[in-house]
Amino acid sequence: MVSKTFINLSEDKKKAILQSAVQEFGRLGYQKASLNSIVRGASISKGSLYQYFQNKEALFNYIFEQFVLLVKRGVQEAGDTAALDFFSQVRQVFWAGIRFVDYFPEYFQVYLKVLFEADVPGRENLLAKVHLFSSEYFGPLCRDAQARGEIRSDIPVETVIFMIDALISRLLQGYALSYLDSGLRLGQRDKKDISDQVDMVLEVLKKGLV
Amino acid sequence: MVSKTFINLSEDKKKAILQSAVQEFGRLGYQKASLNSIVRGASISKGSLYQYFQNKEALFNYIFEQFVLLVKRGVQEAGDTAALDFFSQVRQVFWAGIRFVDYFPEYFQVYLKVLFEADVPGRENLLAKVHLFSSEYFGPLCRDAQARGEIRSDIPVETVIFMIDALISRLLQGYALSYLDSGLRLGQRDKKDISDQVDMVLEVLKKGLV
DNA sequence: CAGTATTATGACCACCTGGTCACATCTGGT
DNA sequence: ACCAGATGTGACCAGGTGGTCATAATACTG
Repeated sequence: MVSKTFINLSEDKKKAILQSAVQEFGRLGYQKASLNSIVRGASISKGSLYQYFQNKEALFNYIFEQFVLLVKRGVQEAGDTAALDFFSQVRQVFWAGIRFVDYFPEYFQVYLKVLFEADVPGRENLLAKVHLFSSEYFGPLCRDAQARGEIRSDIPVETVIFMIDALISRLLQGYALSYLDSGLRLGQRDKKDISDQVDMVLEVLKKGLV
Repeated sequence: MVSKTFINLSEDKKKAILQSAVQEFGRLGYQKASLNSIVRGASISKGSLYQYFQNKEALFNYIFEQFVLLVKRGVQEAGDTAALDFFSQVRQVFWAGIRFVDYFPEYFQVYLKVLFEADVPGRENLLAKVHLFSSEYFGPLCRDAQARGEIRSDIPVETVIFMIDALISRLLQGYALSYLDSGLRLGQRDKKDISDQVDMVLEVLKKGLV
């Protein structure tokens, strides 16, 4: 998938290539992204790129893997959550998401493009990696919370996860893309305001779920 | 924007052109959609297409206008809502959305593509037309509901609309695209099951907002 | 029917793509 | 210094794009 030659490259060179590729895929999505642009941005020859990755798809898959790893790391670095109640854990994941959008905006754009773009090879599998992680993460939390009586048990876990997913996704999308924030102006506010806004959303959700 | 020649065309011919264009834009998005494909699908010459529309952008704008009109009509045809409580009105809009996805799946795909595609000319304005309609529709409903004490007033209208928007959008997307339904399997269930699921989501939201 | 207006055609253009491959350059070991 | 392996290059290829325009065909009116 990724060649030995790429592994052997200097870290600077690897970084330059990945950065150029993430920018292009993040801006234009898979199909429209141009390898000619990527090699120009990375200051390498096109033949070299084909030595590092078998083809466009292989490069894209590598980028997406990096994305998934970064997401997982971001959530893990959010800290030990065992002592928190369910909604605080949800909140912490949201903030991990905001940090991700701040540090890796282009990787986030790659992900958004994959959501609805036709003809991304293996798209559903790619997204399943993110969404599986999401449900593997929230599933047990949700079940534990129901077992502890923290949230009601008459709403199925899948529905709870769906709602959390929908709200957090939209909050992150609204933070990254102002036209998706339904007037909340998330991307233009300081972190305190965002925090208040998220607390409000979670409070409504909590009140509905207790 | 759209020529007299196009207006003068037979309804069958107009329909064939629009259908071919919606399919192509809905599948590939603006940038990747090919006019060569569209004219092939519509059995017209490429020169003719340029007589009907100034360029690709003009054709796309016309398609998107049709989309917005169809959305508005769908919501209006949902029926007189004045006698319903707020959450029943929300529910009715959701079902208008489901009917839209059923009757016009490709127009819905066009919209989804525009959400995150770079370099769609006037993208934010296009989306603003949909989202403005949404907030113009829900805004007064929400304010009325707050005035009637049906929902709490300490949560700003924008936040309520945001949550409704996030949940309904995700439900519709999950209905249209199974990988987005967080395990609810909306697209594979009968309307009764979907109705139950939506009622559950709305009940949680209602409980959180009363 | 002739003239005019309207509609339709498709070859062509400059530009772009992902992928190929003959050739070139660099590095490390003997 | 020589050789093998590793790395790098960019012109080329077939295929595709949006847009143009000289020409052709059709429809309408007097």
